[in-house]
Amino acid sequence: MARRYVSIKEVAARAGVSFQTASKVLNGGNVRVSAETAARIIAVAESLGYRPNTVARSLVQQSTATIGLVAGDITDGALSQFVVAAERTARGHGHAVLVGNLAEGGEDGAAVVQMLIDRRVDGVIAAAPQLEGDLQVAEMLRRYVPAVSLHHVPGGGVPLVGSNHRAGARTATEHLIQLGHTSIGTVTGPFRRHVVRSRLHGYEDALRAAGIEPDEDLAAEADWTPGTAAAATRLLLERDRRMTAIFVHSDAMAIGVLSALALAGRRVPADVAVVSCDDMPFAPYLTPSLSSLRVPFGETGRAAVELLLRSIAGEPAPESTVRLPVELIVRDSCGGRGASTSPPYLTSSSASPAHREKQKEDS
Amino acid sequence: MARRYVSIKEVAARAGVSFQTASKVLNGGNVRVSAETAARIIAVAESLGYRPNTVARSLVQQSTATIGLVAGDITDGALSQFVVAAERTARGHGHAVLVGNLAEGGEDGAAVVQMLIDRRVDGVIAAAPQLEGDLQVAEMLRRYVPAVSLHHVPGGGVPLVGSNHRAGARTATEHLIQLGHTSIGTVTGPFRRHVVRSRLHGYEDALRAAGIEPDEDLAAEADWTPGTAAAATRLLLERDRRMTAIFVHSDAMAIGVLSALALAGRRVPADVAVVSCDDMPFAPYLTPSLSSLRVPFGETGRAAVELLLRSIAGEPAPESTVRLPVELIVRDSCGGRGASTSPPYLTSSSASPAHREKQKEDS
DNA sequence: ACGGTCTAGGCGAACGTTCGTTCATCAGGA
DNA sequence: TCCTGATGAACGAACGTTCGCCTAGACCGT
Repeated sequence: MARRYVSIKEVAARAGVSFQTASKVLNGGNVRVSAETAARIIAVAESLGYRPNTVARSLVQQSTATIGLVAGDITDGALSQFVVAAERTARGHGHAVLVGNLAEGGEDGAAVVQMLIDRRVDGVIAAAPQLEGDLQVAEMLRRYVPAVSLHHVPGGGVPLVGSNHRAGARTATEHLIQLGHTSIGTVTGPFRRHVVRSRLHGYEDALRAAGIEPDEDLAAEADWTPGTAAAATRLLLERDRRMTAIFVHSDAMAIGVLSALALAGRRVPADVAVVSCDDMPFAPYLTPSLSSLRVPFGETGRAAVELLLRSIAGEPAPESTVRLPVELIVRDSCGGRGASTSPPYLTSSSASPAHREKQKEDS
Repeated sequence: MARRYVSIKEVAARAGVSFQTASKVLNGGNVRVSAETAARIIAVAESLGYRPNTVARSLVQQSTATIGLVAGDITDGALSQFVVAAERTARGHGHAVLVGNLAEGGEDGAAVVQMLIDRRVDGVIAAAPQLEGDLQVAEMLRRYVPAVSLHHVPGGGVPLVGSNHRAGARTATEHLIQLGHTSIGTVTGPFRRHVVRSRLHGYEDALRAAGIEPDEDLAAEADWTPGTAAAATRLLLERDRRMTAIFVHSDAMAIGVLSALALAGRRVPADVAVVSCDDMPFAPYLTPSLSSLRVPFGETGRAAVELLLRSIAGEPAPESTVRLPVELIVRDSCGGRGASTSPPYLTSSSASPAHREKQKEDS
């Protein structure tokens, strides 16, 4: 247990120079020091295991090289992909990431942001739809620290990064329409969420473009969990027996939707076609394999951090939302690949798994 | 854009006292200052929006009230549950959490830990099985900073927190045996992982206790992804047509296993019973609903942080691993609830979904 | 009138850096 | 010989705190 940090003064003393000189050699840039002296200092530093104290450095430089990340539910695969990518890019740029996970409802949003500000993070990334309506948090992000947000911030003033959910939803719905469906339901996230409304708009756009008038009864709200999604599905089935397709707002919910359909004796895609959003890694392996909109969470995380770092560096933020493209991945659950009218497990749907498998951390 | 922090000196000046006195009032404990003076200082501080600079505080106190978390794949639901709980507990104790997400293979382990140490975190939590064999990281955790680990650390010296995977696997396997299965396969994580070996031992314990000699051919390795798990399942099916049950090492992999079984025309649980590990939120909603060992990831995160904080405070660490209990949740996939010989979606398996649904952050 | 004891608050130092300025030495040119 | 300019390195100040010791004055008892 060494557990004591060696300071630059000790290095300097052992090298026979002033600590400031050592500082210049070790951490500063190009300074006028003789080659031998520099070499000596470096040698001593190495032998002593010197590591600059970033805390002290932060104090004088008035910058911590740290960004704060206030996160909603990381447990959600989508957000976690975002977070991982964000942290890695930040680290790639020499920045560390301080995270705060909100309580379930996000009621501690202001406290979390305050804690990040108190720790003098150089900027904050907000990735928590729960905070969409939080005026206090919005004000903090606007005034006290450079910020980038993944979700809508009331009052604006904070650059946004995200995907074009409206376009994505439209694409998904159009695909179902092309397959001949005319009674298309949707299982959504909470209506009050921006993403959800965008997707509903995209869904309606597609329907109207095809001359189908959207029916309120065909939209059922859930809360992103499989359980509520299953309940929403049952509701849809009760309301309209003729419904032959469902557009689901997340893969996790799609699991619940598939479950409810199975329990109701509806075959997928023969009786009901399903398209979802997120394209989580498990999507190809559900039964039937799940068609889904691929949302570039990793890309988004990277983009958010890069935007934030530029903003910290003083570059003006873009006035409009940075939008990343989504892409529809067609698999069996929508029947768009010409598979199955028979139950999926009797189909030798060769193409479904195995492709695009991410070689995972082999933990 | 205010974006300039007010220091205690400004507060003190406006209140007409020395900054040290202001410090005592605002941040120190019980000091001898008259009530009026104190009130005045506090009033000024509030009106100016003073917030103590934690960076400066850290410098003098030689403690950052921050813990580092080196994480393997957060994208994995299990780990993310752990991380969220850990961060929340840490925050509850006034500590912030700095995260570092390893690269896929964990090859940047030392770099990540070094980065945390450079930032002078008070302690480190290692939650990355990829690092199990990393001697360099092990040495760092042992010498430079108080640490707690979720995974085995070569050479020891770092307190461990985790679940009793061997006992859990034994329980799961015993359950399958009780249901009458005698040819029980297993789809595992990478063999070189400690957890995996523990679970294999538990699995073999149960078999031997029932007088069944474990068969190497019945253990197929995967890498925690549904894709490799599906492949492993196909392998098992080829090797032994009589196999009637599979013990899977994670719910994510179970998705792949179910997929492969469906494609092979085997019904679950009628032809093959499946029990898995993790009990992720989606487990009740797979078709059929998945029996799984509930592993207390949240509890583990909390325990890890509490142990670490005690260790930081100077308490001696426990010499043995802190072990949290796992619990078998029986659902339809193992047939242990007396459900279905018919395909699951024809069964009105009423009990499966809806119970124990965590009301999720309604993001 | 004098010493002692509180009380309220001041003050210096330290934490480990960075940054800009100053200083000493030396060589070369006039 | 003296001045000039490099060159190499030292030095002081500052960043915003905490911590412990010091002190001015008030009050008290004798």
